Amino acid sequence: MVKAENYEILENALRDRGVRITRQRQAILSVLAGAKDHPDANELLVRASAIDPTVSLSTIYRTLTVLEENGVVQRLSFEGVPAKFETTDAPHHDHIIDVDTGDVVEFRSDKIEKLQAEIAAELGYEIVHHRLDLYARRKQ
Amino acid sequence: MVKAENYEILENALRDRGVRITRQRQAILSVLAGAKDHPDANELLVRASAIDPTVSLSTIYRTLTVLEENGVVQRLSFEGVPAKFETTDAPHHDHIIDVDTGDVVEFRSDKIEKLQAEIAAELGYEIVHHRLDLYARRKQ
DNA sequence: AATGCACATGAGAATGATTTGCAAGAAAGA
DNA sequence: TCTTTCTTGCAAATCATTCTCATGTGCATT
Repeated sequence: MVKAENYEILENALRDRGVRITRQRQAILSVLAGAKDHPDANELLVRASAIDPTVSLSTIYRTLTVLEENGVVQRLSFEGVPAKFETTDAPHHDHIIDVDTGDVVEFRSDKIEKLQAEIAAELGYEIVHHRLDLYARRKQ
Repeated sequence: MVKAENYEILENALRDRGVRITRQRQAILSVLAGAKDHPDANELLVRASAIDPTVSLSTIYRTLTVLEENGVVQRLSFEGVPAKFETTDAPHHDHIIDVDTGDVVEFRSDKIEKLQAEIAAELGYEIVHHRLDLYARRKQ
């Protein structure tokens, strides 16, 4: 199993938090750590099965919940499609979803982040987290 | 049936677009026109049934799709909960969701809208629609 | 006001993503 | 190694939403 550089960091973070590291969780975590895209549960099943054929879809879902609760993974719930997942080791960013292909592009804007905080503050709120999704179409 | 002031406007907009106005659609539309909150499909069934007991959940969903396609209603797909709906007679706005109470507050920022368009354009995209949700907590 | 027909409806079955119950299996600290 | 507690696979259950199909109904046209 070829593990991405950040795999060890993630696994140790989980161990420190008392999360049991099973064969199945290793397979799933290593797929996530190495993924350059945003796989959904089914895609994760396919990729993780290649490493450990015993992983089932239930375990994919249960593991994703555990990883999310422990801050290692983020769930991306876009409209009308199964949830996609990514590790949280990359800096914060938002997403553009290509409405024709379903492709997801990441971007980041400090200006927007700042404006959001200002607006929330004006209304007496403090942002816990946010989601900014741009559903867009390739030009011309 | 007590209709909100904007009901007529919405119904006429639909007629102009060749959409048939049925008893059930009148009931649903009048509920939406009068709603000050963001009801989901089940809540709409309850409220519309009080006006016309023949409306079914299938028709609620079908009608919402038609209303959305005709630009009269907007679907709000928040995470982990059934979709909520609102009429689009109010100008465009985004939402702050109070993570403690579930309350939804509306806000609008032209600056953010503009930045979004700029970012998308830079990456070669044209925004079809977007979703900006601030999950926040009341200060102190 | 009557007619025709394309479109809308209700009831319930189907779908698709996600979750859960349960019996068997496996981490990991002692 | 032993024991406790958590995980797993499988299949069945859920939940929001969509679809099928036989029947009903807007509404443009007589």
